[in-house]
Amino acid sequence: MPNARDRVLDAYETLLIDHGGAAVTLDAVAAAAGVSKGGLLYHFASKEALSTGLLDRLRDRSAADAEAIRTAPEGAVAYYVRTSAPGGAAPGGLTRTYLAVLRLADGTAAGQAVRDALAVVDADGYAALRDELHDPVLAWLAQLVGDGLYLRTLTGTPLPPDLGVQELLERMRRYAPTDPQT
Amino acid sequence: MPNARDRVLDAYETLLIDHGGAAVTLDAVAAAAGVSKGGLLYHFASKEALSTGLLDRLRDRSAADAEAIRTAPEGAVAYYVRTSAPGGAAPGGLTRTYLAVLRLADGTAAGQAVRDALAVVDADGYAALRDELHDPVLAWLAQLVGDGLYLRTLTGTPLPPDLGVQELLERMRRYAPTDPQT
DNA sequence: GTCTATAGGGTGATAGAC
DNA sequence: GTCTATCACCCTATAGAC
Repeated sequence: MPNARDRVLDAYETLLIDHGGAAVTLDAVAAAAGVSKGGLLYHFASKEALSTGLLDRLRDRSAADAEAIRTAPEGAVAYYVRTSAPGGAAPGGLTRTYLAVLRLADGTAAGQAVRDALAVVDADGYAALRDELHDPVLAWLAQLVGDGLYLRTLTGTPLPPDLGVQELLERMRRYAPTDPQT
Repeated sequence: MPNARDRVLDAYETLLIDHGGAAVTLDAVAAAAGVSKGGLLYHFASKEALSTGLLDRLRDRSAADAEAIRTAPEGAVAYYVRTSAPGGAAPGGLTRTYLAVLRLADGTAAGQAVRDALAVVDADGYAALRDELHDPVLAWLAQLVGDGLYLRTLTGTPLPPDLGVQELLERMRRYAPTDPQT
């Protein structure tokens, strides 16, 4: 069983994804994590500290995921697109934390820290894709396709029955043969 | 000056985008719309009625935007990608309403109506793009690139200084020459 | 049609026991 | 380290005046 702090962050993530930012109360997070409200506030002194803790986790996981993109046996693009698509989010992986943090983004001053953290994830992913593709525009296109699937994951829209990630990757490979080596 | 009902929906949209779903209270919406709380509740009997009203507006604007995609002089793909990118959201257009509605999406039963409405927008856009491109996978790729830019718009991440929508469209045209006419 | 006043319930955070 | 009890605040929605 993970320590209490990680259990709290896991519960916070799950509540953000399943019930939305508005429904996330300290009571609900504490109950889902299996601690009392007082116990929760021992680990995170305020609701803002809770979101700051999630942003720290996001940055850690983004760095780890950038490494995973670079070393994926299936190739960087295939890994990025697959993990962005609905159903591709692994527990403990970046995607799940990212989806949770997206629910915190707004135009307020507090939201600025959230948007900064999301920008770091964006830059990490782009850099990892460009390392394999050696082509800035192509790397950006690949990232945007993945991000488009991310938006679908966020809204819960399933993939069309006749079109899947495989068709997408095949076509992308056709347009851009692997690794044009500068 | 638009009627009170539309002013309320405009204010609701703006608050959702600028301050997030959590900060949207009936008081705040009423104040931003220039009516009293009682006046607001005359037009929308509850907070749920307010979100239902925004979903109706989303569906109306999605149908209008699908027509705009089909008749855009710059071409369907260029129009879709341009209006999805940060800064491309026109006041009174689909994109702004879409961004607002995204803030309402969650996994709850109430969120199901939101996700259904977003799925309709997705289907409308895809159909309009496919009408021009005559190629399901290519149409989907173009939509996903636009949706990736949408995600950037949502998170407030600006476009990279050295890469812009123009570069993106040029490359996409190179990969897929316009209108392969069945 | 639009407003004020108010009821009733839930929320973040603190104090202090164990 | 974790808990219970409690406070002050804010929110939605209703009732009813104008």
